[in-house]
Formats: sequence, C-alpha cells, structure tokens
Amino acid sequence: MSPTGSRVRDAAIELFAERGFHGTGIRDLAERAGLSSATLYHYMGTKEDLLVSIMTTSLGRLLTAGERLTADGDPLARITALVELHVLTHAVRRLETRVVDDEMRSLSPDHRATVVALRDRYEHLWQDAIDTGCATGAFHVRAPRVARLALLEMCGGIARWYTPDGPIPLEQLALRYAEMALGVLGAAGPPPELAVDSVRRTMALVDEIWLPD
Amino acid sequence: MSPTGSRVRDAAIELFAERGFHGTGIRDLAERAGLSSATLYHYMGTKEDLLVSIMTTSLGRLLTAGERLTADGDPLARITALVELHVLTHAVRRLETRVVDDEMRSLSPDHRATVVALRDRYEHLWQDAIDTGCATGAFHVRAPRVARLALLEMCGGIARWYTPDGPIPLEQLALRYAEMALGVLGAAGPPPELAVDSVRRTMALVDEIWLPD
Amino acid sequence: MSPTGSRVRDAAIELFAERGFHGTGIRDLAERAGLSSATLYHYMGTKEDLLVSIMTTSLGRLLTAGERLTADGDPLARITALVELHVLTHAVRRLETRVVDDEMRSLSPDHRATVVALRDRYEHLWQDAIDTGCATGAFHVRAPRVARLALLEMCGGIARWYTPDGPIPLEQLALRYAEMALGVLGAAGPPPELAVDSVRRTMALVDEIWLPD
Amino acid sequence: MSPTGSRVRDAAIELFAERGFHGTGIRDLAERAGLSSATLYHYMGTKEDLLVSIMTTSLGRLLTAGERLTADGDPLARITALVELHVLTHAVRRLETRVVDDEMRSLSPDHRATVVALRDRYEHLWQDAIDTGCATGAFHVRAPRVARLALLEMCGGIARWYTPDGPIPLEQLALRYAEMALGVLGAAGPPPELAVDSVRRTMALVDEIWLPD
DNA sequence: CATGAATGAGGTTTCATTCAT
DNA sequence: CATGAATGAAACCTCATTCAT
Repeated sequence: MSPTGSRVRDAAIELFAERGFHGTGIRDLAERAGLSSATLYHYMGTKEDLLVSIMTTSLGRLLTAGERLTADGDPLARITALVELHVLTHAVRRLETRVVDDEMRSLSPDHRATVVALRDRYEHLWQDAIDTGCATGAFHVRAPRVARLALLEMCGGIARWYTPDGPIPLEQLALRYAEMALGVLGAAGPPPELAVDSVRRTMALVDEIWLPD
Repeated sequence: MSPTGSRVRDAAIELFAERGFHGTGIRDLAERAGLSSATLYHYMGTKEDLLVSIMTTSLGRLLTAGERLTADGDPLARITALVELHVLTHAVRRLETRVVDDEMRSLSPDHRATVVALRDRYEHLWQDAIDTGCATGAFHVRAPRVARLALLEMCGGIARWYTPDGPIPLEQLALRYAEMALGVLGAAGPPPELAVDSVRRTMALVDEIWLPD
Repeated sequence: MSPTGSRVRDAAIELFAERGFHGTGIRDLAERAGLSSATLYHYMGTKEDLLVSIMTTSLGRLLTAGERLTADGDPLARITALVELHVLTHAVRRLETRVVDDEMRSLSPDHRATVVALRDRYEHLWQDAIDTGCATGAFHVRAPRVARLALLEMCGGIARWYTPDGPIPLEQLALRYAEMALGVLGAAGPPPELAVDSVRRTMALVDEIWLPD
Repeated sequence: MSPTGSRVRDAAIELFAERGFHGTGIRDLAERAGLSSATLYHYMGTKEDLLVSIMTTSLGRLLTAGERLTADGDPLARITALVELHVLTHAVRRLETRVVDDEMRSLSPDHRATVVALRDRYEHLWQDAIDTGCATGAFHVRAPRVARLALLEMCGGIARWYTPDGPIPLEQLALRYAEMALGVLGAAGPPPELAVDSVRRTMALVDEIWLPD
C-alpha cells in the first residue's frame, strides 16, 4: 500500500478505536491523516469500505495465524496457542482488534455477513479445541460453548487496558492468561519451561503475520 | 418517573445498546418512544444527559448490590457473589449493561469522570476480594490485577450473547461462570448445593435492586 | 392591568430592549416574569401582539404629551418643550423608548403601518415647530427636514447611555440638550431661569403621563 | 476575498441591517447569496463570526480614516472632519454602519469586548477634539461628554433614512450636518468655500478607504 | 388561573460524498 | 495527486404556540 494509503488506514484505526465508527467524522480522518477530506477519497471507497477493509484484514490475519497454530497438536497445546495468539494480538494490535470487536454493529447487513463468517471460522478453531479436549478428558467443562465465549471475552479484554509501559512484560502477561484459561477449562498446565517456549513461538508468528503492515 | 419518561429511557437503552450512542439519532429515539422529536425534550436534557442518567443509574445499582453482597463473608464467598451478580445483571439487564460497558468513550470529560468514579468503586470490591483471597491462600494468582480485569471482561461478556431462550437456564449459567471464575483464581469451589443457594440469593437481590424500574 | 399582566409587560420591555425582539424567546419572557410559558398566553396574544402593545402605548403617550406641549406657544417654546419631552422620556423610560426606536423592523407590515402612523403624527409636531420657526426667523436652518431627523436622533440617543447614577442630574441634562438643539437650529435660547421653569413643567407632564403604568 | 465570499458578506450586511442579526436566518443568508446553506460554511465560521468580521472591518476603516483626519489641525477642523467622515460613511455605507451601530448587543461577551475597544478608540478621537476645543475657547459646551454622545447619534442617524435619490446632494448634506454640529458646540463655522473644500477632501478619503471592498 | 404535555416548523451547524480543476 | 467548492440530507436542539386538565 502507498505510504499515504497507510496513513489513511492508520488514522482510521486510531479514530475508530478511540471514538467509534459513528463517532468519527470524515474530517477527523482527513485531519489525522494530514489530508483534505476530498483527497481521502483517492485512498478509500466509502467510510464503511474503510471499516470493512480494516476488519477483514485484521480478522483474516488472526484466522490465518489460528489455523497455522492449530494444524496439529493435542487440545491443550492448541487452546494454549490460541489463547496466546488472542492475547498477544489484542495487546500488540490493540486498536485494530478493538475495532473488530466493537464495530460489528456498524456494518451494513451484507458486510456484516462477510465479517461474521470470518469470525465464525476463527471461533470454530477454539470450539473445536475445547470440544476435543472435553472428549479426551483433558478439560473438564460443563458448558463448552459458554466456555468458548467466556475465554474469548476474557482474552480479548486485554485490548481495553494494555499498554507496553505496564509493570508486567507482555510475555509474562500471555503466560498468565494461558494459566487462567486452563483454570477456566479445569485443566492442568504444562511445566513452565514448555509454556515459555510456546509463548515465544506464538509471539514470533504474531510478529510475522503483522509484519507486512 | 412518568410512563412517558420511562418510554424515552427504554427507547434510549435499546437503541444505544443496539447501535451505539453516536449511531442513534434523536429521531430514532423519538420514533421508538412514539413521540415527536420536540416532545422528547420534555423528558430529557440533551442526548448526552440521557446517556449519563442511564449509566449512573445502572452503575449505581450494581455498586449498591455489590456493596451489600461483600459486606461480610470470606473472599471465596465474596468473589462468588460478585461473579453471580455481574453475570446475572449482565444477563437480565443486557441492554443497560452494554451501554455502560461500551459507551464510556462517548461521554464528555466531566461526565466521564463521574461515571468512571462509580465504576472504580465497583471494581474495587472485586480487587479487594481477590487480593484478600490471595493473602489468605484461598486463591492462587500471580497477577491479581490482571485477574480482576480478566474476570470482569469474562463475566460481563455474557451481555453480548445471552438470551432467555437459550438451552441453559440462567441459574445454571451463573453457576458455570462461578466455576470458571474460581478456575481462573486457582480455587476450589464449594459443594454444589451451597453454590445453588448462593446463586438464588444473588438472583433475589438482583430482582430487588432492579425492581423499581 | 392585573399585576401579573404588568409583570409580563415589564419582562417584555426589559428583554426586548436588551436583546431585541428576535433575540428574546418566549421562555426568556416566561422566566423573567416568573411564569410558565403556557401561562404567558393568558396575558398576551402572540409575541408580536405584545410588542405592538408596548410600542403603541409608549408612542401614544409621547404623542399625547407632545400635543399638549405644542398646543400653544411660539416655535422656540414649542421646540424647546419637545426636546425636553423627548430627552426626559428617553431617559426616564429608557427601555420602552429603545424598543420603540429599534424594533420597528420587527413588525409585520400591518402593525408597522399603525405604529409608523403614530410616529409620523409625533414627528409632525417637530416639523411644524421647526418650519414655523424658520418662517418667523426664529431659526436659521437650510434643510429643515434634515434638522428634524438630526434632532430626533440626537435627543433619543440618550436612551442608549443614560443612567440615573450619572454625574449630571436629569434636569441639567435636559437643559444641555435644549441648548444643543437650539444650536442646531441656529437660535438663541431663553434666559436660564425661564429654561429651568420649562424643564420642570415638562418633567411634571412626563411624570403624569407615565403615572398610570 | 473570493467573489463568492464577497457575496456572502454582502448578503449578510444587507440582511443584518434590514432584519437584524437574530432576525436573519442562515437560510435567508444562503438564499440571498445564491448558495446552499451548507456551502455558506465554506466562506464563514459561524454566523456570529460573520457578524464580528463585518463589524471589525467596518469600524477598523472608520478608525483608520478618523486617525488620518485628526492627525493635525485645530479642534474646529478636526471636529468638522470627523462629522463629515461620520456622516459620509453612514450615508455611503448605510448598511455596514447600521450593523455596527445596532448589533453590538448580539455579540457574545468576548467578541463584544473586541468591538467595543475599537469603538472606544474611535470615539476618543471625537472626545479629544471636543475637549481641546473647549479648552481653547473654540467651543462653548457645558457637558462635553454629553456633546460627544449627542453628536455621534445625530450624525450616525443619517444611516436610518439616507438614500442617494433624495433631494439634497450628499455633499450638501454633509455641510448641513457640519453646520449643525458646530451649532451644538457653540462654534462659528468657516467661510463656505473652505467648508466645501473640507467636505471634498473627506469624501475622497472615504472613497479611498472603502475602495478595496 | 396555571401548567405539563405536545408538536410542526425551523434554528444553526455538520454529515458523507462528488466533481471540476 | 490533490483540493476547493459544492450540496442534499441529516445532525441536535429550540421556536412559538395550543390544549386538556
């Protein structure tokens, strides 16, 4: 993407995350991007197109990463990786992920369907890991669907408060969330050194997936 | 409040929850309440005043309930009750709670400060229970502040999907969330029959607190 | 008029004078009068009716007084009395007279015609005195119509700044204006003691005319 | 200024003068300027900004002209020039000057302060000439401050009735006002041919000062 | 006598978007 | 590639007024 195009996109991510889609005006976007509002339209379709593009890109990357991480491994390894992915992504890409999580309602029906389909595929990775783990006896959960919803909210919530200046390094945060998630699922975690290895692998993937931006 | 005033308030809760504050127009409100947009202004100040009133009322009730439930009891009982309260309120009052959780950013600085102060008092009840439980050895958490944030997100998330028509009765849902929360905190739960008693007590309080509406 | 009716009228005079007719809202009037805006309508017709009533009353009294003062006397005495009348009225009834002078343009055509007719009758008293004085050689003016307009503006202007707390007593002010007016007309004034007598007589008339209010 | 910008400004001057600031709607302005009401906002800030700009420009020019005319000369010459300036400006620029004289009350406090400061500087030129003339014995006035106020009202009043179609040429009108003003001040005027010269010089300045518009 | 409730019309200003240059 | 100019629609809110109680 052209550098100016990126500026537009970045401006949109910042403002949509901060003020919401309907709370952000075209002029706000233009000002933040350092352009006139007319010029904006060289780099985007409508305001909603911009939102859709942000959401599909972000969700698409999350899905790609999720699929790679769950291509093999036992349920415990898979859910651990998904939790790490979700937490790290929501921390490293706070703004994009907030837009994805909060602005679904601002989409028109057609666009919403597209985005929801992506999200469903992603969430299916979670549900599958949870269900399999319940079947194998690795997890002890009485309402697996509820567990999925609870875990997703819990892990995604980090985007509402995370800052890199906080007292706990991000790697440690991811470990804590992984522990909490396994607590939710009634599972025992792996030994610490394996857990650290897992987080580092996931972090590397997150960096790779978001690199081209 | 006058019946018409209630209709205005209810319309606002529905629409703010569904479309967001900035996504809801005065005409939408008027139409939903069955009034002309001019008449709306007999029952509210500005649109933001209406939002503030909804948020402070809702948060105020949650805080009152939380304070009552944590007036005594050991940390396990207190955190259990708070989880139940949060889950039940977010299920029974899906719309209000979504507005409270999502529209903080739509408030002007002054109003935001007021609302944030209320929320902080409420969240302090959680932090206090968690910290005490960690100190007594009832909980095993390495990052108590993170645990609080994670639990609040997890439990509040129910407002994003709950419907009374779902396959799991609300009482059971609350029990599941309590179990998951104790898993997050690395704690063992009480025997089932005591847990049911607790949920029923909390449900009664929720009903009472929200009655006058 | 009922005491409440007077309050309404007084409120209108104050606010119309201060903010102008279009700058004054019905609610402003109601608040100033200590009534609800609905109750206002027991004491007036439309907002414009209220304006018309204020203007015709005020102009009517000025006209009555002017006619009395010019019923006899030579041109110098008549113009002196008119100047005194105009100045004293605009000082003692600053607000009414400002409304009369400034809000003609806010009247609808019909009402305007009525008010203009009154004003014309009043101004004719001035023109007549001036013209007669020119004919008798008492005044030396090359453009008598312009002189009339200039004098009326000059004398009425006192309503834009007069306050009873000023350093110069009102009686003195009236004398100064009379002197200036005669200067405008190229006429010599009467001896001081006669001038004072005249002002006092005019002041008494002003008090009488405005008494019933 | 762009031609369209001028049209907006001209429309505002006409309508504010005719109907008053509060009596003029944005749609009236747009219609008069031949624009949509949205387009109006490319050429102005708020409606009040437009008013402020009109007032400061107009007053600023009057002040500049006044300063030039009173840079030297004896009190009689200075006051004569000021009277001519005031009269000619109020005749040639009837609408602007009416807005300046009538709409001070429509300004918000901050803007009002700015405009009042300009007006005070302008009026100070008058007061200074009057006071000096009294000191030198050129004028005979017992209340110099009152004289200033009276003269300003008298001369500015021409904007309320002047039309170029009237029976008296503007140059003659200015002479008549100068004579009347000297009458107010108890002063004898210059011989006719000098007076005519003075008016012509002042008229040239007025034309020059208002040219760039 | 007084008012709360109600409203259609209109207030000023901003919206997202287009297009000629 | 960039923008100033333009606009219909809509934003939030207030207007003057009526009427049942």
